Amino acid sequence: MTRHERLNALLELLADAGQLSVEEAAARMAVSAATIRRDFDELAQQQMLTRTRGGAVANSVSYDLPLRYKTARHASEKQRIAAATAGLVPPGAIIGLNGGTTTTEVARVLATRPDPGGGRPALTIVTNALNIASELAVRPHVKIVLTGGVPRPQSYELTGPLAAGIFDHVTLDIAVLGVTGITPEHGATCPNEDEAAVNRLLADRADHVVVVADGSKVGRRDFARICDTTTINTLVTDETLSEEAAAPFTEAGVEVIRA
Amino acid sequence: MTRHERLNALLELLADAGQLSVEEAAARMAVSAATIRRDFDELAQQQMLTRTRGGAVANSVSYDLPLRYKTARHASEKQRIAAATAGLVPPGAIIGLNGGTTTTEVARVLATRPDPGGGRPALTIVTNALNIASELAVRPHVKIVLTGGVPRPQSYELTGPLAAGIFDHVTLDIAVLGVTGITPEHGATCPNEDEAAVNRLLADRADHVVVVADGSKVGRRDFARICDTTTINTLVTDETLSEEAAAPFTEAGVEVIRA
DNA sequence: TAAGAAACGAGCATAAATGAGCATCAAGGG
DNA sequence: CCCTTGATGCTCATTTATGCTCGTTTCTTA
Repeated sequence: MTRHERLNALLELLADAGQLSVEEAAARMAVSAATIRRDFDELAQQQMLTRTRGGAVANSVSYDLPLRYKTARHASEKQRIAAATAGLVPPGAIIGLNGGTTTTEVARVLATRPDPGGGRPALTIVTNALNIASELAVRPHVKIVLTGGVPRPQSYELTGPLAAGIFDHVTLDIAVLGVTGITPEHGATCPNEDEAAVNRLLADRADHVVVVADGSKVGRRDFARICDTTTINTLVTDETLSEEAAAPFTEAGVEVIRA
Repeated sequence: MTRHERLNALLELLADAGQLSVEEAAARMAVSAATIRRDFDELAQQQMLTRTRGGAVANSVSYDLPLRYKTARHASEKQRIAAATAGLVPPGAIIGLNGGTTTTEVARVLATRPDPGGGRPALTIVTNALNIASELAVRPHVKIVLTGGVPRPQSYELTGPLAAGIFDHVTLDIAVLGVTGITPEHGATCPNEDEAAVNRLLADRADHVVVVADGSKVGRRDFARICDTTTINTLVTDETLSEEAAAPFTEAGVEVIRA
């Protein structure tokens, strides 16, 4: 394991547990305690953690553990959802994407799809997700428009009035929203009210609203409401969602796609 | 396999795995480790990857590596320039940064500097550089404000009317501008007129304008003008700039710091 | 409060990685 | 045919990362 990998692994462990002792870290990484101390000192210098006697504590409690676990667990479902969602997007469309692991996967699928030619960008993607913009900035046949704003470390989404301001100036063909919860009664929800506000604007500006959510999120609700079920045109989810659970959405006029 | 093919293959492997060791790359490409090091160095120069001891890591933000440790390379000219520039920034300041390798280095130095405490963000950074925002989003002690706009693949800078619109809403204590050329007659210049326009707004909104440029850029001029020499308060450069070359700037009222 | 234990930092030795310099090789042009 | 140019591989001095030892600091608890 290289030094670089080890430092990242230490941060991972720290994000999970919130704290980490020198001894435990040394055992996990199979290096001496002296090395771990040097690592902790360097990461402390970079403000990534705070040194304590005998160990270190996480500096920002910000890493969304459940999110990351689900990423690993539902990877293939996410990719099938992403592929199905990309299938809804015609060439040349203007598409809005918010942040999240599923929408990032959608962005990857869209970016790698063949260029229909004709000189114009094959696709315009409007997003408030920093990671999506970074990843797609180098793709030549996709035009990226990033909202401004302040990034939340937890999700890499830009929020705030500066993010909202952009939506006075654009319209979208399709908005693809990743959410952490969706129910027939409460509609789409996410954990943060600032993100919800920006996501709502994405939905408002779009002709067609697509919500992507793996089966574990359907029936859950989170703190901040993004939009009502009646606003949603399509829900793309996976086969872990039962027919019965899908029925209320269909009745509310939402097309449900189980990839 | 040509050199060009090999560089692309390296980036491909890196995109897949997120990291790559010199040894493994040498084996896969059937070339010596020395060649791989040269390749990595060149790609690192182009911001396509980040060099680590023993290998390299991909340069894109990803949910798979939510906490990214950045290697602090050692005293190069850029880093001395960056350190000197960071010394000009008082705690709690609101600072504007444009894109470029030197300003990215300034951002790193600012992000790792010790927290003065007191609860408020130690620093607010307003930038149109996607890579700086990505890298600093996880730093808890720095508030990042990103302009909106369309990223240019070459520089990761956001440009266009959406980027410009932000500057109606903010003011800055200090603007730090990386440029590709600066002369006493023509002022600061860069290769792209859209970037120049956004950079000019950064300078306009700031009380104090600092231009960072290594010695090779002083005396050069590029296509698009950012601002006049009279607008510039401070030029931070390195010791490769002769006293004689610095004199015209001093006479024009620019404080020249040779780090 | 004081003794013992744990953690720490500094210094040193070793091994790996690196960068610089040099020789070789292939491609292309006069 | 020879020369130039650029890429590559090799060697060696230097830098960097690591583990160990030892004296010092800090915490625990009697």
